[in-house]
Amino acid sequence: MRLLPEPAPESLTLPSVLYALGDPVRLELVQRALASPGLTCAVEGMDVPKSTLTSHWRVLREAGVVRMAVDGRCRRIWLRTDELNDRFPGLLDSILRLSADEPSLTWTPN
Amino acid sequence: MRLLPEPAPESLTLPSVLYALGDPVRLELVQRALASPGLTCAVEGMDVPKSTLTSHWRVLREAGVVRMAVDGRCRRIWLRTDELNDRFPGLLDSILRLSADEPSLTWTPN
DNA sequence: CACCATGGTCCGACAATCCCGAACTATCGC
DNA sequence: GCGATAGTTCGGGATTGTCGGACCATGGTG
Repeated sequence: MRLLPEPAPESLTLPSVLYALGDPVRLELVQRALASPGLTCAVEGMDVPKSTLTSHWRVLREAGVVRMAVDGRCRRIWLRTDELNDRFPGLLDSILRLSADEPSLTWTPN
Repeated sequence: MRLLPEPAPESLTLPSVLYALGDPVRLELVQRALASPGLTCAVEGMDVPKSTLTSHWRVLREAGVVRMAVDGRCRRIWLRTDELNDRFPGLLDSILRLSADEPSLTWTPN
């Protein structure tokens, strides 16, 4: 289960994390990662092409929001909850709690 | 003191707010708006051209983060703290508290 | 092993967006 | 009116985002 490269906790920055979460598709992905730890890249019920998903997950990984590991031909994905809570206490909680009752995908980025 | 157009509180969306805050320059602007309610567009000590500032403030306004009003030849700017707290309880607080001790402008957007 | 199916990534092209200088507008003070 | 000040608008070059299709790696099957 080789880990894909990810930023160290102390090198996470607030703007990059907010930027990563500031997209309806990625916010939805994060929701799913929260609901199903260890989930795989492909998600159901989202009309988003594969290659677009890849780049969204990459943004989340490079911002330090999720961790990805190669597992066979899949990538397993987890929220980096502990590191995020440690670095930005309260942030993830408040965002996830709020986005939980948001109707997702209602805001199209420009 | 004519108000510039701004979204109604109930039409604010989480991704658009996070997107607006997910840029180091805008996060810094929000910090300043918090520190100096009613401040004007031009900010000191930031090496950002006027026209770029205009568009950053507009992003913040259109996301519902700040309110702007025409006051003579200036625009006065306030954080929409109450509306944001009402719509997204805890969010603004945690972001502002965290960004307060962040070294700003260290993250360049991609 | 050969072969195929599957889960993702990479690449390239087009579209959308961002940045910022220069020109412009509106307002204030004299 | 005139000049100065505070911002906006416009346009173009650079950057970024989207996504189809080709590609790669792995696992399963015969």
